[in-house]
Amino acid sequence: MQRRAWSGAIQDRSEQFELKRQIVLRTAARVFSQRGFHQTTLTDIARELHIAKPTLYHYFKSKDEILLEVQQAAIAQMTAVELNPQNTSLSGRELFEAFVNRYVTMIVDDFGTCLVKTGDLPLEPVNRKAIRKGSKGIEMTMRAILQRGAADKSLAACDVKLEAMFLFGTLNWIPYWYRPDGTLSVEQLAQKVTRSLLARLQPLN
Amino acid sequence: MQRRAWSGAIQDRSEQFELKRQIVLRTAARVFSQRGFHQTTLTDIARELHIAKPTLYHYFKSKDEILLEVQQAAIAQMTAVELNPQNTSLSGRELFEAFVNRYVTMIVDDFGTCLVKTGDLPLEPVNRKAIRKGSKGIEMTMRAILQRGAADKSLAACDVKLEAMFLFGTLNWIPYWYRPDGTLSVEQLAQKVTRSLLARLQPLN
Amino acid sequence: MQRRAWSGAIQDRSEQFELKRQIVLRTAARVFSQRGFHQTTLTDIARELHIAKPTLYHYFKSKDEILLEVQQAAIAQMTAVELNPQNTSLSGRELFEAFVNRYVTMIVDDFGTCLVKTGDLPLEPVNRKAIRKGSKGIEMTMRAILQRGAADKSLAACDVKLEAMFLFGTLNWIPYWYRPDGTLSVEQLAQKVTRSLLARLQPLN
Amino acid sequence: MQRRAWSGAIQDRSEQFELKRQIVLRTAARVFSQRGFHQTTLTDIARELHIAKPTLYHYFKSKDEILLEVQQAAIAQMTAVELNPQNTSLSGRELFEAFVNRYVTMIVDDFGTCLVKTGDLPLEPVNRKAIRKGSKGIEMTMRAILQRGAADKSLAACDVKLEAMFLFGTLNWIPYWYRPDGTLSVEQLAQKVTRSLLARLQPLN
DNA sequence: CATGAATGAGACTTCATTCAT
DNA sequence: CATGAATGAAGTCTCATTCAT
Repeated sequence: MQRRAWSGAIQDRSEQFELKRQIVLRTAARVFSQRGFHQTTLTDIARELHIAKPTLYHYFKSKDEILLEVQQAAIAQMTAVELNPQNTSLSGRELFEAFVNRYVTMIVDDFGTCLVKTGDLPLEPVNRKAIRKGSKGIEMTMRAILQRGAADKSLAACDVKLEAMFLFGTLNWIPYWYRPDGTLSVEQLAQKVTRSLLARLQPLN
Repeated sequence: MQRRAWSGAIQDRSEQFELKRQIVLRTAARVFSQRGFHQTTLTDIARELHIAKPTLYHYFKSKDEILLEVQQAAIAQMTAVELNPQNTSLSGRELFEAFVNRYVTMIVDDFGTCLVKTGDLPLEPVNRKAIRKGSKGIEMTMRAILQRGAADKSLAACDVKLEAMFLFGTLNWIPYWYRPDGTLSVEQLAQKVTRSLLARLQPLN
Repeated sequence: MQRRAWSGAIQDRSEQFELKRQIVLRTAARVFSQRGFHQTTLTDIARELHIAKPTLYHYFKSKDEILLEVQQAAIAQMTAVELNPQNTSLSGRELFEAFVNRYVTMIVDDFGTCLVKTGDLPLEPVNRKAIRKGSKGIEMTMRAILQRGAADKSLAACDVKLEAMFLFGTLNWIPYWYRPDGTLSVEQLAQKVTRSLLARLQPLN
Repeated sequence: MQRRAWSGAIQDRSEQFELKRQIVLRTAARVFSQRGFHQTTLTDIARELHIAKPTLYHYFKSKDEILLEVQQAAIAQMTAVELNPQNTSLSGRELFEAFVNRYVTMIVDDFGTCLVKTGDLPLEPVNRKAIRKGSKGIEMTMRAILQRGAADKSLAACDVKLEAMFLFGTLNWIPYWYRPDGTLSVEQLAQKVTRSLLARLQPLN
């Protein structure tokens, strides 16, 4: 007996198209992350979805576009305005905690994981530039948080640019080793990461 | 005027073969890191070396083998016996400093960078397993160091497994942003990373 | 505001089907002529008609059938019984003038143009044969006219088979360069062609 | 027993590449003319040459490039400087005879036939433009010849632009019906065409 | 009637790899 | 050793056509 196409995820009627598009996206993100972009063929993705290969072209016009949208979705998720230091009265430390918590949640998600593990090398230069710009934005947010923390003494002063890269290293590396289905829940992980990263940023009182 | 094949690096006579092999390896590592493994064709590598594509097959029997040897070289460089806690009388903290210094040096090298950025997904399962085993070994060394540090109180106690992953994240992420030709020298970088990472591992006196 | 589907050409009620069929045919003929049969997709034709692609299958059972009917229509238009030398008392020269006039009119029409420019290569062998038979018929008419003209001395004697090909060359080439929306009207063109072709067939008095 | 690859046409050594390229070109031209460009697959061409499909990519970088070069070769053959009225002291009539003779020879050749029958629609716009420019040049030569003929009274005066199109019609249509392996030789054909076309251009004494 | 969705067949093209010189 | 030539395998993408509503 064959499993239902689309994994039976379609219930409604008029939103089906967008819904299916999202399912393709998420499935592709997962498979890309597991096997790598170039090792993944459209046949792989189609098989996973129990549909025929050309059907993918109803929803996306190329393999590259699929990857692009996955990564755009990841960037969008991570670009949370409410964490922007300029829009809040939270302390630097509180902002940092919120940011890391959120970031961890996103990075272990299919989209975030695909963004980190696949990277933007397969994209066309113009799209690559767009993704990099988005990533840079997130990086700037982190820098701003560190600066705010240094200013309000809730975090230690540091070389903001460098420290941001160090922190993102720890965060972005998570998809390479963390298994969401293991004993450590995402929430626990986020908490542990937050604590560990904060240790380095403890202000000298 | 055309640049010499092999970039004029061959002077001796009998060691030429091994020498050329190394040059191929290093060149491949660099190009793989820049463009990605699958985006790099053997033609690309051959062009870079000013040789013809089939010539590569005198030195390696497949593209996969090239990648495998690059990664093996990287692992070998990183697996430094003298840093194994069991063979030394250094404190955990001193070991940690030495390890990080060494690791940073290697990770910004062509081989180390290729190991991290290309990953082992393109390898055949059997070779992948070998590389993973090597990486695991390095990870275990780190864990041992952390444990030694906790034992001798030169480092803070922590969840060793998790903390190791956090630390490797910061370290492995370096190739994704660090430019060796920039203003920050490798030595300076290593020093800064060490200091930052040690901050989190500061023992509570 | 979007143009009406079927371009608002349907008014009556019971003949709609046949009418729509003709509109599809004419539209297809035009697009085939402009872009070439294989460069034209059914989507192109459907878009031009402001209908959906599968709707075309209500009227024709395949792309090939559309082309076949276009070409059959062209052949039918050109096969004018009243110009058959056997059914008339006109002189060869008068017949020739009438034939050329008529032929020019048809060849600049969507159907005639498609017949010439698309050719019968895309058709299935069996249909190709049918079209060729039709074309051959037209050719034989021309030959008969030339013969009649030679007999009644209204036209010069000539190698009838060869001269027919030469004449058809001039006629069939028209769609490749003539623009009906230019300064030269179809009637004027027909007149000029007739005069030029007759020049070669002027009988030596 | 399999026929030799390249049909045994390769004898020399250093010119082999260019030679093979020409053979590919000519074979492709022939097959394109017979089946049509889009009905011809690279597999067809490769089979005809007894080589493997990817081998074609050693000589040409795309199917389009093959067609382009075929048509460029045809144009080049037809663009005969010595027939340019400006470089000669021949009468218009003599020029005309020489031109038609030459043109007939080329149009029945594989390249010329492919130019006429395949057309430039499959080409990229930029290349299409180049081919059209070449064709236009040939057309202008014809016009100049007609003008010269009218001037020196060796040919009748006429609407030069229109008459040129009529003449080219007869000439370009030849590949659609003439079989070089029939009873009529190319030389005979050229002579007959010349005579027929001249009939219309006879000056009134 | 009309159409959005789906698909089988097949085309072009790329590339790691082998062969023959 | 070195390499130009050749190729098998495989991937992306297109499109005429069918299905289900």
